[in-house]
Amino acid sequence: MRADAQRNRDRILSAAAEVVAELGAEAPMETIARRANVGVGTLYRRFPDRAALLDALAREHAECLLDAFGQGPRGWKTLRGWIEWSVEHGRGALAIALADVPVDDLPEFVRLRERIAAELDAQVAAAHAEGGLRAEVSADDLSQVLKAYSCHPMTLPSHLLPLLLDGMAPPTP
Amino acid sequence: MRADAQRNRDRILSAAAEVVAELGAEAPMETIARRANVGVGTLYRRFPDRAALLDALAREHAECLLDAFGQGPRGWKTLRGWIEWSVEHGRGALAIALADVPVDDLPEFVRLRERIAAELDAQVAAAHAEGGLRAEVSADDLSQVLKAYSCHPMTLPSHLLPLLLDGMAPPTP
DNA sequence: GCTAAGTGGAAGCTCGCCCTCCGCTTGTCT
DNA sequence: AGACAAGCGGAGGGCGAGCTTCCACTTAGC
Repeated sequence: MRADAQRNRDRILSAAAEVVAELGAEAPMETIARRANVGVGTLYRRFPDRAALLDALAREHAECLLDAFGQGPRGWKTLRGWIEWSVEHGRGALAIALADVPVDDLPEFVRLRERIAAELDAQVAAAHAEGGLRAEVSADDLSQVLKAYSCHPMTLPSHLLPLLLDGMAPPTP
Repeated sequence: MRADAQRNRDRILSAAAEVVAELGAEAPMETIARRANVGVGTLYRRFPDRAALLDALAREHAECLLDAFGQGPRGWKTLRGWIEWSVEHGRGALAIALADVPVDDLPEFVRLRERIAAELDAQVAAAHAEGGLRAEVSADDLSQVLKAYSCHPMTLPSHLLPLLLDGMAPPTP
């Protein structure tokens, strides 16, 4: 692969991560191309369609997203930290992982989803067990919160997230 | 106005309220028409464009939305009650009041927006003063929460709203 | 220098939605 | 009952946003 091609490929991937973080997983391809200072043609030669681009992004970001859980004990504290970190730093990757995009033949994508779902389940179970998280909050709810913040970032002010998370702790009457 | 025309007009308005509550203020006109068991033609004869329809809805629902504040004292308790009530029962009207729709020549619409904004400001000020609401939560934030729940109802599970509101009360360490 | 790889962006296409139009139906009045 | 204005439905033309292709031009690499 020629050096300039490689450079453009990288530029496209990071532009895509940015744009997806801002606009959600259905951001126009043209916006991504322009952000990368590249014509749409270039984008399409490198990634035959949106799904391929998202898959490449998943491959790129999966590790750092999952590493962010750290090695600490499972529980509400860790989980909460991860949620806040992800919304702050991992929006692009999350948007990809959680977007409503049909995905069956995109292996990396499927894997990322499964791993996130599994880890989320485990953390929620631990949080419930230790009593750090209200019983009425499910892993599904959290995944929807993550999705709302990452796929539709304009809909809720991000400084309200900590308050929502506060509200998820058991009431202290 | 002929009797059947009147009937259809009413059907359209309530279908619109439903659909807007479900899909947001940009719901396709055709969806509204179908829900009302009416052709698009009928819809358009009665309301020359989407703006006119929304304006009529605003006229229809403004009072009940504002009445829901009740006569009680201003403060967090009242405000919170209103927010929950509105999201539960007033989504259609709210979606209209808060949607990002240019609106300058739709008097009823403008009036509704202003009255809601004013009441919200007053309630938030009172809530801050009595110490029922964290200082970092502004009237704008609340209006954005209302908008998220009413204009994009699919993005957040509605049973999380009470938790978010819990989190808005001052922390009790 | 030569050439194959790479590039940008105009152009064509699809799709979803907006709104108009007109032949048919129906309420209303005599 | 009959006439006729009012009302109706939904096919269809138009439009804009976004996807994808294509090809004349540029450039890295030998």
